[in-house]
Amino acid sequence: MSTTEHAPTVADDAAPALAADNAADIPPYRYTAALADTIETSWQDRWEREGTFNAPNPTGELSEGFDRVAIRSHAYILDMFPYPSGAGLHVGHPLGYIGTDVYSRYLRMRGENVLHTMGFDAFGLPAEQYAVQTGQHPATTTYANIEVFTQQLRRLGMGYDQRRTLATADPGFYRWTQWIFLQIFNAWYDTALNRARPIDELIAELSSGVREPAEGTNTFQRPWLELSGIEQRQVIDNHRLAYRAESLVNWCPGLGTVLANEEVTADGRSERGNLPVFRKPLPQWNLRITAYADRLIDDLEYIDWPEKVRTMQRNWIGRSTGAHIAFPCGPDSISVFTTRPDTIFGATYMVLAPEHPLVQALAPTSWPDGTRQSWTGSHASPGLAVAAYRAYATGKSEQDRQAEGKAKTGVFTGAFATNPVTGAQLPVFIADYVLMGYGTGAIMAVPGQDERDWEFAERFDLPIVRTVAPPDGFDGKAFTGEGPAINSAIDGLDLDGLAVSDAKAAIIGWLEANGVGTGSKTYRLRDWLFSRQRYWGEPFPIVYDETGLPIALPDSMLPLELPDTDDFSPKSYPADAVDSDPEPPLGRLGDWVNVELDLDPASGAGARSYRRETSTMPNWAGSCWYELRYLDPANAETFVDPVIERYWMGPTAERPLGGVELYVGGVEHAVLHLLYARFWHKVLFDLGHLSSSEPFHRLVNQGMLQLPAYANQDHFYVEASEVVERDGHFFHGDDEVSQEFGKIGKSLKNVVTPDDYITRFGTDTFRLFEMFSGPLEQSRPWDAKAIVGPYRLLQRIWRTVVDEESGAVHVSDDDVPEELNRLLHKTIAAVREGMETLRFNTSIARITELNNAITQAYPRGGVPRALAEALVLMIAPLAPHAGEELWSRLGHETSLAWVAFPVADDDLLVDATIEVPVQVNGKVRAVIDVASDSDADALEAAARADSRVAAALDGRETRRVVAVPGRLVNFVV
RNA sequence: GGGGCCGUAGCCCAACAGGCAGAGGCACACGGUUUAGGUCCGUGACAGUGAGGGUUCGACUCCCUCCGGCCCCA
Repeated sequence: MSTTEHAPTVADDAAPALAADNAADIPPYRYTAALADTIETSWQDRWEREGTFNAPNPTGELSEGFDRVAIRSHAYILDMFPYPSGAGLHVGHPLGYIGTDVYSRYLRMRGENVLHTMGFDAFGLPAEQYAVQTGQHPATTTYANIEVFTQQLRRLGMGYDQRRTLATADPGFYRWTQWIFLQIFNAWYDTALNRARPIDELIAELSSGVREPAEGTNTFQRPWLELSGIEQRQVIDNHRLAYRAESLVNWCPGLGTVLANEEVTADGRSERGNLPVFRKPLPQWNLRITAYADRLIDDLEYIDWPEKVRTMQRNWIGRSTGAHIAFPCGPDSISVFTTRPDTIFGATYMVLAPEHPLVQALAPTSWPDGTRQSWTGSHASPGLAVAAYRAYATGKSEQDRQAEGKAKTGVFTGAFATNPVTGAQLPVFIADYVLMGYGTGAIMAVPGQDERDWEFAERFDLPIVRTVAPPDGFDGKAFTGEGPAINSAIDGLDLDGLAVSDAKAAIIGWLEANGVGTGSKTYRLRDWLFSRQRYWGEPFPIVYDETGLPIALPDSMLPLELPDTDDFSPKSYPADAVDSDPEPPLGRLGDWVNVELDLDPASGAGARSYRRETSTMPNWAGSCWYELRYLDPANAETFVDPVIERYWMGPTAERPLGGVELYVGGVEHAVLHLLYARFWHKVLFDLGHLSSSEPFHRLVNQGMLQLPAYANQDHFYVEASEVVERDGHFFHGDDEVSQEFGKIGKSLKNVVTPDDYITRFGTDTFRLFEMFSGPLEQSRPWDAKAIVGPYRLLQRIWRTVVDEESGAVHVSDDDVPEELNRLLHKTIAAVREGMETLRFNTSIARITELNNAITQAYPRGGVPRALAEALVLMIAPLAPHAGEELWSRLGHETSLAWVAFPVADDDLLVDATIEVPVQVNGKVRAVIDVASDSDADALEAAARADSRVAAALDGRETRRVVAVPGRLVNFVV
């Protein structure tokens, strides 16, 4: 039978290993999965027992052993910590974790004090939903899952400082999450100093009269000093970085909670659960992240992140520079906001939203002479036309009004406004494509540079003036791209030739100087909606008194523990229940909500009645600062000792704003988590708690593993592990199915866990395989068949040190031969390079190459010890258990984790002679051996002396000779 | 629709700052070991870099257009 059955399953992938293990004649001391398992368990025990990866702090509880590392430089390597979901880890999770572990182990061997640990993002919707599904308390399931994850991570051989692990749901952790929230609550943003300051300083300045309340914060129309106590509290509350506001929020009845804008998809559904979301006005907590918009953009310049992620953050914040400009119109003035003030010379008409309050006042009683019929909507007077159009527009939704490609409608108001720059008279229209809710509800229409304005101008036969020169060959209509300004000059103002951004700056300067406009920046970013009507989150350390205004709990009352209850499910509604209201689970706990507290015993005022906040914080809260708590996890006095924070995260020449040396995680957190965490970090920096102003200096996004998934003819996915391959076709039972590669997950039914592979091949093989198949940052298909490659590599390295028949170490004390020594040092240099650039695949390739050379030179043992030991040390960060075991068998009593990584001898990296290709007209004609330090003249002479080259040149005149020392010679004839 | 990333042997991937397209692995073929299969050891074949154009003495690498895949935004 030529039919081969191939099932792409774990069991099948493991077949070679099982066969090897089961075969009667395999040598007794071969490196097999069974041996690997013994070694791995034993070393994991020993590392744990000896605290091998404990990173001493410079001070405090974890400072034991710091003397030993005080002279070392130090590095803080961080992973995005996982949600401990019920499903456990799949093979995609560990990619980044293994990468940081290898890098951390390498850095430690290179001579640094390395902090690398792991914790759990334990609060939030995923954990709660899992708990609700299983009917168990979220704490029960969460901590059970954490235990599973911990065991899986241990089995992966992670070199974590286990003293530093944490879970955001631990009261000892969220005590400080609550404390940080109160720091934010008790702070305001001083726009003059461009930093957050304690709220007490604001109160003092207001009371002493040196400061007025910020614009928009005092709604009482009376000076601060004349306000009542309650009114003053409200004004203060309006300044806070954490504030309550009744605003349009995203209410998701199906989830029973409100969501941040970031958690709502473009088509108005919840990112988690894909349920409908409705805009609804509700009082909610917000964090004033918009105060930091400029710094969150500007500081991106100083951190080492993928350009892609920085661009995503910039776009999310969406800063645009524009101007408010006043257009006189009779006795009134129409204020417009535009992001393109540079195009004002091209403004040929104006448009107000139909609902704009000025519309009625502007419209004259009769049409001006010469008004075109098409502008009037066939109405007898402007008043009638406006009224009719307003009635028409009212019946349409915002989306309909904004829809692209829709024929533009509108009507002339009969009024004219004056372009404040050119003095031109501009007809004023109303049209539904301008919305009252955006900007000022009025625009200056510039058809030359705006597509919608162009359509409207064509429809109503309005003039079009280009003020930005399109590129040659541009045959479109409106031109919205970059180009030099044209047609934009009057006496005292000449924009012509300027690029858009320069033209903007120039016109804003002119507008401000002439008192007709002001430059302003706008942002897409909105304040962060921070409360959730859920159970499984941090309670707000906030109570309300009889005024309904919020009061912070004193520090002595933290943590405010999440009350225990069986009734933790959110009250959710049918997904389309628009008129429902959120009902937080904590609100049902009357005894907890209504309390008698003495918030300030020192005052002697005694206890009073309060009502607690019943919302909880969103699941992002803990991940906004967990990297700081790892530094000083047990500190009961403060969230992190400043000395310790400065040591691990403080600014340096390489990291001007400080932050962790390396942060690895998925690109899906490019906007939300990374933006929120930066925001909290900056608040804490402003308030003087941190020396670093950015949390994560270098960011790397690990790639995504794509696993085979199989769909049947009806396009339903079938369980990948049940699919069988026959003659190049795939079958699920008797049905032929088609193979594709996709993101690991339940929906594709292609989840594969690391545990199966570890059982079949061992952890070290699994680690090597994950690191070997490609660069850390690259997404790639997971082709499990290839895992035997790394397995064989470890067997061969093992055999280099250990005799498979006797189990004895069979290295020699011989010197390393010249050739092999050169190869060794070239390998060391290349392996280091790969480690430092996180391209572990190249390091592994070079180690393999070296071991192949060793195997050939010493087929029956006797490898010089120096060579064997260097080999073991180089593989150790990647395959730490095998590395430790071989190191130990080579006679070393202590762990190699702190042993110096091999150093390349530069003198051995260059060979005495090198091969250099000789080209004639770009085609290789010969390869010559020359001294490696030959200069261009020597190269050319040597090339000409070669008979093949001479024949190829054949007396022809060389027009040019390109000789690059160390590279090549090229004759151009 | 806008922006970004990526296309190199059958497959995963290398190739410093433009300089001989190949480091490593999988799969395959052949030879050795073996009673045999497997294991193990060794040897080998396979691409001209998605397509087209440009710059250059020389392009996987830089520029332009197109095709295909993925991601982000709308």
